[in-house]
Amino acid sequence: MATEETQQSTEEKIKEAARKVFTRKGFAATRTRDIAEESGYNLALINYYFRSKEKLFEIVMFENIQHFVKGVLDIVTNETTELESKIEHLVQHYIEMLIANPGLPMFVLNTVQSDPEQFFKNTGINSENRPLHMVKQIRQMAEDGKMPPINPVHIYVNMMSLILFPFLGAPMIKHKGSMSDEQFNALMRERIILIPRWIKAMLQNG
Amino acid sequence: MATEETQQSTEEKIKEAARKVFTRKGFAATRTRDIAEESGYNLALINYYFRSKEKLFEIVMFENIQHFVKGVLDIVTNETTELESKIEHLVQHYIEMLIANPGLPMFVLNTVQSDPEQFFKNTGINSENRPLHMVKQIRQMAEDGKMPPINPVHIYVNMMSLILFPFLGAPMIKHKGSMSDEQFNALMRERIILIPRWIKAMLQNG
DNA sequence: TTTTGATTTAATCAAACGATTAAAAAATAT
DNA sequence: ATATTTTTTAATCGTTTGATTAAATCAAAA
Repeated sequence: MATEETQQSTEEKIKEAARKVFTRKGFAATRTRDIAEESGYNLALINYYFRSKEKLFEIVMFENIQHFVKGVLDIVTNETTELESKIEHLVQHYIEMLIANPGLPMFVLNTVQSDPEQFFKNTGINSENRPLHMVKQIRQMAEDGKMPPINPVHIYVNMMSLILFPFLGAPMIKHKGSMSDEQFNALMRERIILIPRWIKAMLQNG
Repeated sequence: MATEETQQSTEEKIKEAARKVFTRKGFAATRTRDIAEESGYNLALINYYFRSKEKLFEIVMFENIQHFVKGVLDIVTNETTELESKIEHLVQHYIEMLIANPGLPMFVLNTVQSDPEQFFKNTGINSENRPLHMVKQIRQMAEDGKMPPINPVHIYVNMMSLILFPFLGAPMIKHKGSMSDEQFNALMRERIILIPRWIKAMLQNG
């Protein structure tokens, strides 16, 4: 049986091409022929490895989601670290990952929007039942009166907003500020230090 | 000539149906037959009024963008109001508008991503040449040392992040918090008062 | 009533697209 | 060298989909 490695390699190449095109254009606008072209292989081979466009998409989607939440859980569930440290790690991890995969947030949002039930089913987001220590910590702060009397959900939402939105609005931000990709990435890296400060300011002064 | 009002009315109904479906499923995943069904009219009539799917989409897109930036410019360019007041007005205006049109941000982002040049061309975003007084005001604060020495762009990005992202992530937020639409909207309304506070905290303590 | 325009019905076209197939060719292993 | 597996080529099928057409129906105006 020829080339176990080569088999995996081309399969992986096709998946990688599919990931690129799906992420850029979405499921409906992506033609299997686009994936073939992007991968360098031809149309027939794509159905040789994956049975259909849907199957291929599901695989790519699943891996994208895994990638999107991977690492985050390790940080958020850690029972030993301080809240402040968790926030710093989370921001750093997320922003570095997003600079490497700028299209990921848009892909995830579009996927969950186009079919929410399927999304929450296919992705083991709920099956991960490790207790979210970070949630406890923020709730504790609220109970101790160490933060403004607001719904703690706002804090998570704000963290996600400040981290994720710039990558969703990247085309507009770049255009308005006439930024190159490098300048944009530099701006995002600045936020690794700034966002934790902002969150802290919210918790104290908000 | 029969029913000038009815003519405009059905044309408007079709556009409204198109807006709904395009906003929910995006351009590629939307079939003209879907629009027909949603509008209550039939397929032939859609091409009777609008020549093609593309034309209809361009009209809807243009109106959506107009709606998205309408009102904002009036606030941002106002030469008489204080910065603090501008922020409060902007947040209030945006959140109320987004509660009424929750799908708008996703539509805009997808549109600009799928064809950035076309987007910035078709939408008169640049042609609006009224000086952005708000930008001046923030730049002034930075020059006067009244805010932390950071790139003022972060401030706009943060405002937009805190306002827009929750509507982009609405399906996830609702799902994670098991919220109804009403509960979600209530949470968003809380942010009308909170976001200006948070921004102020950033400007002082960040 | 007649006329005119709006809307429906039904059928059809052409192109795009996902999918499949068989056979040839290329690459790799034995 | 032979066998086996991978990849290409090329053709084709069936369906979906955007678009168009002609004729029928309906509503309202003149």
